[in-house]
Amino acid sequence: MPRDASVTRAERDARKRVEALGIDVDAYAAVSNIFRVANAVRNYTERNLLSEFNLTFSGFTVLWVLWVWGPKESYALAEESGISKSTLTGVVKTLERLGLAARQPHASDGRRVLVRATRKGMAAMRRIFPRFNEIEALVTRDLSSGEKENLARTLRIMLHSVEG
Amino acid sequence: MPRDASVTRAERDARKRVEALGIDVDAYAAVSNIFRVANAVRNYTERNLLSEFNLTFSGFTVLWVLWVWGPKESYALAEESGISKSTLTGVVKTLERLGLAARQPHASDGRRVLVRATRKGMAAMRRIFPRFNEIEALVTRDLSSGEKENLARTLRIMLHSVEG
DNA sequence: TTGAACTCGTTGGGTCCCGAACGATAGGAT
DNA sequence: ATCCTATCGTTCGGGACCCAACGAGTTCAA
Repeated sequence: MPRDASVTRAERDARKRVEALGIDVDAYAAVSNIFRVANAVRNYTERNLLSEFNLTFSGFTVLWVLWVWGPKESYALAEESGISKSTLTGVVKTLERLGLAARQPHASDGRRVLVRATRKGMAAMRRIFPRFNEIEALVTRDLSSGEKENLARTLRIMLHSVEG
Repeated sequence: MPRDASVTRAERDARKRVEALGIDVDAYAAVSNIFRVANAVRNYTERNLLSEFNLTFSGFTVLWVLWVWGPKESYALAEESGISKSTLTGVVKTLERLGLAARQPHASDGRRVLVRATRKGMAAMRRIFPRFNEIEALVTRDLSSGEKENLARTLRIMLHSVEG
């Protein structure tokens, strides 16, 4: 299967429209394609994998963090999952309803809450993650190993620029 | 300013946790960083630009499509904006309330609706887009021109793999 | 020409998402 | 002991988001 990296029709039209404005077209092309790919992969994963477990992508992300890092306090869990703490409250509520996560009060500080994955949650992640990685492999199947590494490296540089 | 492409702590921890499972780590690193960057740029843009116009990122995206392509039918507009048609109904409703977009019935087919940007919507985009492009330039400021082109090309290949 | 099959956009139900405001707790200062 | 302030997690209000189901409109064959 030949690799297709042709510029999409949408990109061509957009360029024509904005070229008159003195726009940085390279930056536009790079960033807009990041959004496109992120959306596509998210939707694909929700439809073809997470729906089997009644999980949304956010629920999956939070549970994944708990699986990798072990029990975490709410603020840190939200931070690591890339969502606000108010959103986290709802997501954890959903995970609790599914029996995949549980809340426990902090030993000494009455304000804090520790969130952990349940045994069932851990078992679910052990089944889900390899299949999620299959999707990651699928969407990068036409990239060489060097291209994948380059991509990750480039994105880390961008992350540093926007979060700094 | 030196470029920082170091692997984050989160990535290191995640690798340790999943390496035993025979995972494709390159694919994981590439895809997970796409999500990270997309989230970061989206949030940054909403906070530092779109909030001035009472626009969400979705509203901005839809209005942008209308600005570039001209009036479009709902289904095509949703497709191009990367959201479902039911979501589009709500987003367009919000844009109408802001006076930035308008609906008009199709000339011959009573089922269809044509959505267009209003004069005010067009004017808003002329002000917003250059500033959005500044953000795109900001987040790619530490990449060379060749790296930006490579990034876009690589992402187009991925898009083809996941959408094919 | 009437009715079945299809195609649009919308609605309904549930979750996610954020910022702002809130209540409870903690911890230091007086 | 009692403030004062800071820090937690939650709630609230409004919007975004999806899927499934719906209703209005179109098309075409019997």
